[in-house]
Amino acid sequence: MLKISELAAKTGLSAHTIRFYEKHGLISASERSEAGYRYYNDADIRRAEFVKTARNIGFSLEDISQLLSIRVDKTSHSCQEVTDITQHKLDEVNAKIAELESMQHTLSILLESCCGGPEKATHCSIMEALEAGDVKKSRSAA
Amino acid sequence: MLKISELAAKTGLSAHTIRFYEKHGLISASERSEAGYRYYNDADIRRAEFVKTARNIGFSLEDISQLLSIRVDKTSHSCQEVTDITQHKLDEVNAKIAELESMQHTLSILLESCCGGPEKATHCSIMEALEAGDVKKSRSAA
DNA sequence: GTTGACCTTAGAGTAGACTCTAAGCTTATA
DNA sequence: TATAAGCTTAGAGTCTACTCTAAGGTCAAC
Repeated sequence: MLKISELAAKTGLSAHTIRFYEKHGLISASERSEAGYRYYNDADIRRAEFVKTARNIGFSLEDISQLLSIRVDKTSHSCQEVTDITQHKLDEVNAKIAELESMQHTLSILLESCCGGPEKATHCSIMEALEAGDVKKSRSAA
Repeated sequence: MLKISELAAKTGLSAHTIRFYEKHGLISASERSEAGYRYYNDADIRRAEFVKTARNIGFSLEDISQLLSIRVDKTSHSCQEVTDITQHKLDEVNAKIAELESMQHTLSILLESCCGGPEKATHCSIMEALEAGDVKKSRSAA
């Protein structure tokens, strides 16, 4: 049985974050001492590590919440439910990458166009491009 | 001279956003009617479009603020200052892309490993991988 | 002269994931 | 026994970039 700071040390999550996750239903301590201290057993620890792993991959707390409900009763859920969550996340990631690559492209072109030297910015080609507005739109509404 | 909704129509920013930008010092109306209505002249409009362009590229409002101070007095600033901001943004974008590509990679591997079918999730390989924690860390602290 | 569209302000709300604070117990160590 | 480290809670603050609301003034058209 670990205390919160020990679980923190073990998982690399902060004690604050563990309490935050508890408030949001992701993690809980199956026991409390008389003084109210949280005590985590092996199952709790595995759950916390599951959360940590999923978070590190990039899943949102909402996604993790869904994955956890599958986890506690795997026989009531299908592989498809799991792949749906994963695919959805991958779609999001791909969309974000595309957006960032567009920014990357624009920024690279701007950088190539400018001398970058100690010259006064009076005729800076980056500034000129921004003035002219002749740059692609990289950002989506998100 | 345009009223705020006209500037909104012209730039594609909402009137709300224009007021928000004003509050943060990015845009202002050089004139006000007696009733307090904002009126934008050509210089104001060009500034608003500059902001819009920079935002679309992906610059933060803080970045844009710096670019604007260079813009109003180009002789006091060098090309290097402009490329520094741009390069810094590009570095950020590249870092974010790397992080997302790592997530993309992990998610793709997870998806490949799972049948994704109507089978019960009891032996779902995605769940197993999350349990085992044997996935790369994709997320940085940011 | 009234309707309706448009403008004003300060300030609150949204999203996501923490992060910290204050005030006060509890526990371990010297 | 005193001190420090660690725990508890509710709740506020952080960050970015908006987005919206309420309550009210203004303006053009019919």
